Amino acid sequence: MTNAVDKNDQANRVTVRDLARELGMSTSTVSRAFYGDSIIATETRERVLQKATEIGYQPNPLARGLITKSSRIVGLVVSDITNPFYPEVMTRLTERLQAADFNVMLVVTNPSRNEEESVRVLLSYHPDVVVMLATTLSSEASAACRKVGVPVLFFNRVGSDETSYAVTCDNELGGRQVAEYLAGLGHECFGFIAGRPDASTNVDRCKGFRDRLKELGLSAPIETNGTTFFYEAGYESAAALLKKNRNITALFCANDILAIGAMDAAQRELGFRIPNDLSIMGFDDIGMASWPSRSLTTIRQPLSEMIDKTTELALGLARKDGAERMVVRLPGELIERNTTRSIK
Amino acid sequence: MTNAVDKNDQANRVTVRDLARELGMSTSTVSRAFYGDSIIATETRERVLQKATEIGYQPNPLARGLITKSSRIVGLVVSDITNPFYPEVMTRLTERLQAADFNVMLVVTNPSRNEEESVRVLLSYHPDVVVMLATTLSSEASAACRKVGVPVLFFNRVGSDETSYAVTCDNELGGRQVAEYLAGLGHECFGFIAGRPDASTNVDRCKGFRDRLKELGLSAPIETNGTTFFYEAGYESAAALLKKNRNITALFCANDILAIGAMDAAQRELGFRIPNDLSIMGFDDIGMASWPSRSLTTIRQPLSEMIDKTTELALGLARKDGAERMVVRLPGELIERNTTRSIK
DNA sequence: CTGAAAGCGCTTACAG
DNA sequence: CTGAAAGCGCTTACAG
Repeated sequence: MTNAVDKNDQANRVTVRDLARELGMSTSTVSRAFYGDSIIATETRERVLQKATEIGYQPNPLARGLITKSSRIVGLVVSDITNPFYPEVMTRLTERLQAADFNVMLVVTNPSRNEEESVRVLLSYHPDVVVMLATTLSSEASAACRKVGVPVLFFNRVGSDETSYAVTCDNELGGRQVAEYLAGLGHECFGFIAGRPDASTNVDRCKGFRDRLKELGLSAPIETNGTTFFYEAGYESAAALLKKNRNITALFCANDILAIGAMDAAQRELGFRIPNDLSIMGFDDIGMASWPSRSLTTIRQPLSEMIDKTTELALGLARKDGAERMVVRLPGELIERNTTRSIK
Repeated sequence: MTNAVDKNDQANRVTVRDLARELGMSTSTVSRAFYGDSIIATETRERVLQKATEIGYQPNPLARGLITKSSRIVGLVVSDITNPFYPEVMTRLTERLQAADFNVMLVVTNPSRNEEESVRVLLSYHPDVVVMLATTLSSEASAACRKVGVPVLFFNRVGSDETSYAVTCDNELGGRQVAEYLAGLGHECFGFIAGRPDASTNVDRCKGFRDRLKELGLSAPIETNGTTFFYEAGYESAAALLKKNRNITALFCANDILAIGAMDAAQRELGFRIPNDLSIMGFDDIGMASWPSRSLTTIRQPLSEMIDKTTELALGLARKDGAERMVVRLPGELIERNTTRSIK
């Protein structure tokens, strides 16, 4: 007999009505107990909350969202997952958002598939805000969000449009830091291994590097064209570049994965010892960069601060705090390890 | 004037009512057009669907879910994200689910934090099914799901309870394959680097390895205790194990990341050349395993088949196809690379 | 401070 | 095959 009920648990979730009945109150009052700022007697609220946990009541956010127009969902749009930097960002950000009682709806886009389609279904859930973790995402996706009034927050990429928010490492400054450092070690002939050419991270890091070298009166880096941010791309680009330009003594790669690919290429394809025959630097400071077998000199992205800021901004946007469009650029830190050396 | 409307887009999303009015139909009819199996004139359906795309109408899944008790949300619970195997599973699975018009709600649990809390808020969205990607998750989380009638599907882990589903690589068989292969190469003294001792992947891989060695009349592997599946754990366990047991010639590690840590330890802490002084094997076949600098012999998990099966099962469970509890175990494949060699 | 009523955007018996 | 009505689980003016 009790079984009949148990079997149907799904259907029999406890609702406001149940809770109200138990307490002999109206559903209005019960509902109010769950909003910190609503007018209700303290004692009443306590009774409600207490009974709620007792019988396992939890407001249904779907029903709630229908009225309040706030789903407490944040959409997370992700693409380049082969870079270990992103899974880490994803999980840390998700944890923070969860702690603030938001839930993350994950969308994986794929250049080969229809991005807009994915975003369209995300939007049907009316997320309060969407954060884009995808360096390479077309701006149509963010246009679609804006069209239905959902604010967009870019992580590690500056949106091209005028109405979105971004938090990013100061990539251009990072490029400059690299130039400064390598020049300080006495290098004079530089290479740059590019990632995706249309990614703002790639463009900005390269620009800072190039600009600072110029300011220092050094010759411009020899640059590869760049295709992706994958290990394989780093390996192949570096092999080709180094074979053609034997005089390069310092290689800056658009990110750590590329740099690790480049390390392997330099060692295996050209027989270089690192850092004796070649200095290599990356960008990100992913976990692997500090493994003893890599020990990669790199620019560390200020991940914690970036996550903090993103969480803060996302929550603000969800609350519709009408902040102005803003771009937060946080400086990175040069981490010196064992893939670079002075040649003075 | 039009501006006033534009500014409020969020509030003015187009609803069934709008669409019905445009078409001069009832909302009932309009609604029916969106369900393939409902009784409606073909021509009517076409008119509705066409007009819908025209004015940009999309049924609100939140409102829909309130009635149908089906949110088209699948919860994805994730914990060990330092293993590159998981991000890949996550994204591929998410893509497949999206293609089937489901959306993924991501929950990141953390042993140090309250798992149940995270799952509780996930459940408040009434997911149709939750898949657990977390090898290490306590079974309380899945109990919480079952309590509210939400089916649970384990990926790469066999749930301990009687009412859940699982798809996993045949880990025990994998362990046996490793034993068979290493024995065939003439090895006689083995080590095993354990991961999280309570993870079923760890336990099963070790058991298969141990059992098969015994069957072959070889001595039992010398095992480490195991703590986590992190690189650092592999490095330290291997360093300690190899220093104490100089006669070990073949090392099986519970997964690839551990194996890569072990490789680094063997080379740096003991000056071993691999595979000359030591054969090393992992499990998973993550991307990094095929990098030239690693070229790790390993057991490849049948990822595509696992994802296929998981998608299929998840969709079935969401549809409440009353399948029996089932555990799908797919065999892995031994990938021979350059970290193992014959010592005959 | 509390309750009765209306309504969020949808779907689904129930009539016709 | 289509429409009017009720209702999913909640919140929020509006009275009191």
